[in-house]
Amino acid sequence: MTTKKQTGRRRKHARITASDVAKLAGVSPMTVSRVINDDASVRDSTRLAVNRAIDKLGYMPNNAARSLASAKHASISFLFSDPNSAYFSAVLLGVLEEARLAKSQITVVECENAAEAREEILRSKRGGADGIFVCPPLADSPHVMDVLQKSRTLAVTIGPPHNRRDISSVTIDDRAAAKTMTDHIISLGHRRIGFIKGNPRVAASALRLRGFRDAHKEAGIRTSRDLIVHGLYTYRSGLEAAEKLLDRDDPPTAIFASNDDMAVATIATAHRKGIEVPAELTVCGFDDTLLATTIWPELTTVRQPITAMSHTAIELLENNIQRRRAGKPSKSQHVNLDYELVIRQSDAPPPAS
Amino acid sequence: MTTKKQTGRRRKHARITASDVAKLAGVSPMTVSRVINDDASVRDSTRLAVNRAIDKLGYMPNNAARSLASAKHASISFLFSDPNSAYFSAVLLGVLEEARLAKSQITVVECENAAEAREEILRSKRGGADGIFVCPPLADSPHVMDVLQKSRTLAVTIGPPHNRRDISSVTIDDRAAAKTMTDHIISLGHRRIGFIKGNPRVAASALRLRGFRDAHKEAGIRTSRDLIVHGLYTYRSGLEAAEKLLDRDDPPTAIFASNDDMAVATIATAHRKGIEVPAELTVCGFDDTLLATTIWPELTTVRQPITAMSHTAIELLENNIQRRRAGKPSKSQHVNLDYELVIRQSDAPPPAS
DNA sequence: CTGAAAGCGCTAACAC
DNA sequence: GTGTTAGCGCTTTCAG
Repeated sequence: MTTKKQTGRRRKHARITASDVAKLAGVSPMTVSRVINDDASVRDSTRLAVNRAIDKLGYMPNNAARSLASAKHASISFLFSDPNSAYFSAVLLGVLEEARLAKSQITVVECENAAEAREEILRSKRGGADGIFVCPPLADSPHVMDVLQKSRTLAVTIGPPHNRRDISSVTIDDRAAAKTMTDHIISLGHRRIGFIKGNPRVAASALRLRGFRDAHKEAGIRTSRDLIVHGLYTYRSGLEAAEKLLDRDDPPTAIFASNDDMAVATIATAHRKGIEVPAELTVCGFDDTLLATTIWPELTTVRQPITAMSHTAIELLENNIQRRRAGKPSKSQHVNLDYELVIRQSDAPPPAS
Repeated sequence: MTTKKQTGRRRKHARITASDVAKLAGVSPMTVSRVINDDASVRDSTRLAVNRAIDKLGYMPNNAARSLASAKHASISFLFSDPNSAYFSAVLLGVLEEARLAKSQITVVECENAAEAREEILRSKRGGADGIFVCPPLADSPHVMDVLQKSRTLAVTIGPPHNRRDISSVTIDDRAAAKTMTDHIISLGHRRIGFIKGNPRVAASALRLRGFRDAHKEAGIRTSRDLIVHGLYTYRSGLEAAEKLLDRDDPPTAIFASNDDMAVATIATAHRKGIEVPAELTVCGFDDTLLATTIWPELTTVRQPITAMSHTAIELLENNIQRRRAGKPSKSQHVNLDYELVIRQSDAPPPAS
């Protein structure tokens, strides 16, 4: 009798593997693989036998082994910096959903600023990330984009377009969208329209303001500098901005806030001052997050297809990851999605004065 | 010359592996492994050489291979049913953060109801999930808990305690917390206190109401049935509840809402009616989500350590997964975390009448 | 429709 | 401190 030398690892507690299932079902492991992957070319009776064995043994496939053998699943880092918004939640959920379908692994990391983002990008790569999803406002930082480019990292952004041709993006036309909303407000008869700006560090903010101005110019209405006030996309900043606007001697008859959070804050402020919305004041938002329908009156807003954008962005990234794995040159892609004006209950013609 | 038979797979496009790095650095792949894992026992000069080779080649480790070889990382399903709350966002972020640190893989799945959750639990197991995190309100469904128990799934919940001894949980004492808050309101001098209930399908709701009652009983104050109104934890439901409370002939001088979202809605409603908070009305919430400090006045609320709870829950799950993998019996654990009264600016003594 | 062989890229265990 | 060997559990490729 030969004594086998014990090298390599010792199996401690038999984990149930595809081989165990195969043995019990009287087939090869390969057939088990076909069954759990819903491969068509398996006879029904065989499939049944395998499934029976799976249930009997309580077999659970090992995902790591599957990924390793098939080399199909991507690992993606999701970098963000501002968790405190309805927009962010929607993006995150969209990304996670798409990742689940493609069995990509998402690592979610908060980066307080561009410097941290830089570290994280490098760490992610060293940690084996195939690509990086950059959520606004990080995507608006030239510094972050530089790091991405220089490190030749596969990446994708969502939000307004950028001019880094080798980083993919999913965009909407913020400027046109803001113009459309403003056109609508003007068509209602409003002439004194207040605007609450978004965080100046976010690229979309300036674009939305431009759209607001475009509409005025086209309609031949002067935009009063005093009616355009500072905001940061937060509820709190919306409270302050609305206060400023409504405390004027000649308050606007409509307020267009750069996002839903601030629009909701504007409604709260108006109510506080005894101003009815929309009878005495029209309030419109931007994004169409869950917030928009959770308040009363429901918000008239610009629908940004956040979920679709997130899905598309992850798809683009996954495509590029596969391309790179196959040795093909990865080409960045840029897709623009349509926004939509969603008219609900927070807008009306101005009160007859 | 012998012709090698081409079996097994053909390497299509040389991916850079630890062996490549090893070759370039003049060491063994094992040493590369030690370096990327920050193993202490590597000479500095060796480490340097390896790192140089890594940078030169742009080497990125393959996570699937690492997981497979080390069998250390867990894959966990995160099941939820109600994405529309500040509480949910906080939980999700907490879970993802902890998972990142432990390199666990999280699959996030929305389940509209208990039936879907059942399917998803089964699907998750078939898909190789090692454990399941159940987020309220799903964790409050007896049906869901049954499925978990019967399928002998490793799982953890957060929220109020449950009596499934084989499913781990991280809890807080909702009843005591609500009592503490109510005690505080009473100590301020309030005697007519309104209460906005939470979603009746959520276990915490009844407990919070009980705590509210406990405090009244102890103080010898009768709780008027009319001051306890229906709510669903949503902003909108808070609007309606507050309306009902404040429209009474004898409105309460304080309102305790079962969560922050409804408390914020209550403040908005009060302001709308020209009622100052806190001068004329005290408003308190529960949870201490980001919302609480994002509004004005900042909310006095019960701080539920959501992040810590999420972290702990994932840790418990990971422990059990390792235990099970090692063949040891997995034992469910139950840890209770402390809540905290956070007094900010939305509470004050009742106005002198 | 099913099986056999090879090996994905890494790390555990042990040897030196 | 570093190398050797075996193998994690699955799927690819090709043969039948």
